Amino acid sequence: MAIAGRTTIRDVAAAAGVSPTTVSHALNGKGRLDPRTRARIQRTAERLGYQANRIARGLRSGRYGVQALWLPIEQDAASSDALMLDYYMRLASAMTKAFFARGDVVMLIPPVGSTGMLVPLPADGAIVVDPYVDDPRLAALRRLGVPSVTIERNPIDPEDPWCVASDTGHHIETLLEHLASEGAERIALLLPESMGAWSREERDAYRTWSKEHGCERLTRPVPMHDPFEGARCAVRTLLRSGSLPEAIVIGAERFVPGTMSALAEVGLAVPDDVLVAVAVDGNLARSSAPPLTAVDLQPEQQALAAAELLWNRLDGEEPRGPWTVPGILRVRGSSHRP
Amino acid sequence: MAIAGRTTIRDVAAAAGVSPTTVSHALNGKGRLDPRTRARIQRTAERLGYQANRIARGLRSGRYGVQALWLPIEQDAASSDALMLDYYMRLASAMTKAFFARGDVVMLIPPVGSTGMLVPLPADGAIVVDPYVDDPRLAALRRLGVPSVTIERNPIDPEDPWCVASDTGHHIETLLEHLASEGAERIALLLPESMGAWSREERDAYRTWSKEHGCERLTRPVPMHDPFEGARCAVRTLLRSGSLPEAIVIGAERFVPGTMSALAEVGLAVPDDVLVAVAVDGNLARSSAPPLTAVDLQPEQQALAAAELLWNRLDGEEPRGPWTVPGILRVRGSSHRP
DNA sequence: CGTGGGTGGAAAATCGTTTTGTGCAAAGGC
DNA sequence: GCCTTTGCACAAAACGATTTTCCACCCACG
Repeated sequence: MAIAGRTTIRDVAAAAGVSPTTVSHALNGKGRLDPRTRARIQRTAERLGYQANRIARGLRSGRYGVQALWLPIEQDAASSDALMLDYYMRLASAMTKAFFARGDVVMLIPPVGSTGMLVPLPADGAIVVDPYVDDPRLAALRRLGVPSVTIERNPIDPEDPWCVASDTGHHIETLLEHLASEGAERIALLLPESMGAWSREERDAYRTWSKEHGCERLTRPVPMHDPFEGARCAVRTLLRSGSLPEAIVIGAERFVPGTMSALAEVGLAVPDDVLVAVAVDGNLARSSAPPLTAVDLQPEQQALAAAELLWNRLDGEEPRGPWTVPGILRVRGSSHRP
Repeated sequence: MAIAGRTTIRDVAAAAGVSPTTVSHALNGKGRLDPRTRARIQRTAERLGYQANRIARGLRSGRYGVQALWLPIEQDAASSDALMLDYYMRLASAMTKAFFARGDVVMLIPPVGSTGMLVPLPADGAIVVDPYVDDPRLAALRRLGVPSVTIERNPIDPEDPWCVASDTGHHIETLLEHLASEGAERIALLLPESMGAWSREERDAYRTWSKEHGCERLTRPVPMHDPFEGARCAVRTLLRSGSLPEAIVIGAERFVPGTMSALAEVGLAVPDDVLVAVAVDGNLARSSAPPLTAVDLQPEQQALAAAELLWNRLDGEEPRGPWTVPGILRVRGSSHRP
C-alpha cells in the first residue's frame, strides 16, 4: 500500500501533546490558537515530515487537489500523426508546473471518443484547450458540474469571461504587417477549416487588413483531418491560380510540412521566391528549412493565466473577463530576404 | 463544490431497500449475496447513475486511483525547444488512455528541478520514462515509497524486471541491415551522449555489427543539451574527415534538424548522395524533406505494457522480467534510391 | 460573589466508502 | 429436539483529515 506507514495527524498531535483538531487548525491557519502553540506544532509537523493525506482532506473538504487538462487531441490511429504538436506539450508541461506550485496536480483526460466520459472526473476543475463548436468536452463538464476555464475562446460564447485568449486577430495583423514591410504585396492565407474560434478570428483579421490596405484576398481553406495532404493541395491550387503570391501565412502549425513540401515540389525557394510565416510557433516552424517566422503563443504564460483563473473560479470569485496573453513575433529566415 | 449533489451509496441503498453494505458488496462482487438481490441493486445503481466517490473509496482502500507519469523533460527555458518531442506526447496520450480504461487517471509530474519533489506524490504508482544514471526521479520515488515501472531500462540496473524496454540494439542492427541492403558500405552513427541505457545499447550494437560485417566504425558523439548545433557540428566533422560516409544513422530524434541542416549546407542530397535513417520515429522524421526512414518505437504498445506491469506490481505480483516492445521499421524516402 | 465575555483548546460530527464482525433464519447432522 | 452449519443481510468500525460545537478557564465588571 502506497500510503502505509505515513505519519498521520494523530502522530503529530501525540508528539506535540495536543489534539488532532489543534494540529489541523495550527497547520491550516484556522481557529483560535496561541501563536506559540501554533509555531510549536508547525515545528513538530515539520520534524516528523508530516504531510496531510490528500484523500482524507479531499473527502471532508470536497476538494480533490486535482485539476483536469483536456487537450483537443483526437486519438484515432489515422489522424494521430499530425496532431502531436509541441504547442500542446509545452502547454501541458507549463500547466503541470503552475498547478504543482500551489499543491495541485494535473491530470490528463483521454480524448472524448475513447471513453464517452461515463466516469465522473475526479477533479475539482478543468482546463479545456481550444474549444470548438458544440464541444463535447464542455458539455461533459457542464453535465458533471465541473467548473472549467478554456484556453482560447469558446466559439459559441466568445465573451465567456472564464477564458484565456490569444489575440489571434492581432497576431495575423502582425504577420501581415511584417510580410508587407518585407516587400510582399500579394499575401495568401492558408485558413484552417476548424470549428474553433481562432480560425474565424484569423479569417476576419485577414479580411479587415486586406480591405484596409487595398490588398487582394488570397485565402485557401484547408481541412484539418489530413493536414499534410490538405495543405499541399491548397498550396498547389494557390500556385496554379495564375499570379504567384509573394508571401504565404500558414494559419495552423500542422500545415507547415505540407506547405513546405508543395513549395519545394514546384521549385520555389523560401524566402527568395516566396516569404512564409506561421500563426503558431513550434517545433515544425523552428526546425523547418529555413526556420519559419512565427508567432509564439507563449504557452507558459497561458498556463499560468489559466491556473490563476481556474483557482479564482473555484474560490467563487467574480470573473474579470477574458485574459489575453500577447503573442510574440519570432522573425526567422523564412520571411527575411538577406 | 464539484462533488455536491452526487448520488451516494446511501441513496442507492435507500432506493433498493437494502443497507449501504449490501450495495457495496453487490457492486464490487464481494460478500455472499443472493444473486437476485445483487442484480436488483446493480439495476438500481445504474438507474440512479451512481458512481462511487473515488476519494471516499481511496480513503478506505488506500489507493488513489492516480498514476504518475514522469517524463524526462527538463524545463529550463534554454533547452525546452528541442525536447518537446512528439514521442513523449504520444506516450502520454496512450498512457492516459490505457489507465483510464481501467479507472485510473494519469497525472503529469513537473520536471525535477522545478520542485525538488518535497511534496509526496498523491499517486499509487509511477511510470518513469527514459531513466538515466543516478536519476533523481527514481531516487525520489524510492524515498517516497511509490512503486514504479520504467520505460527503457535503468542503466544502473539493466535487469530490473519492472521495465518496458525497446530492443534498441536490435533496432540499430535493423537500420544498419536496411542501409547496407540499399548499397551503403560506410555507415556512420550519430551517437547521443546520454546517460540513458539506450545510448549505450546503440553504441554496442553498432560496434558488434561493424565487427561482424568488417565495416569501418564511424561514430560521432553528440551532446544532448544543444541538439541542433551539436548534431550540425558532428555532421560537419564527419563530412570533413575525408572519405564520405554513404549513410548516416541518427541516434536520437532531436538530432534530425541539425543533421539535415548540415547536409543541406554542403549540398549533399538525401538520398542521392547519402542515405539517412533515424533510431526514433516522430514528427521530425516524418516531416523532414525527404521523410526519413525511422524505427517506430510504438509508444502506444509501450504504454499498454507499462500500465499492465504497474498494475501487476501494485497488486504484489511477481515480476515477469523486462517486457520488450518490438519497434517497427518505417522505410521512407531518405534511405531508398529510386 | 455572580455573571459575561473572551481565550485556548478538545470532543464530536462529518465526508462516502470498504471491511469486519454480528445476527437471524432455514437446513442439516446426531 | 438440540446443536452446528450455511446463506443472506445488516450494523458498526475503520480510513484521516476538516469543521462545527462545546467546554473549561480566566479576567473584569457590576
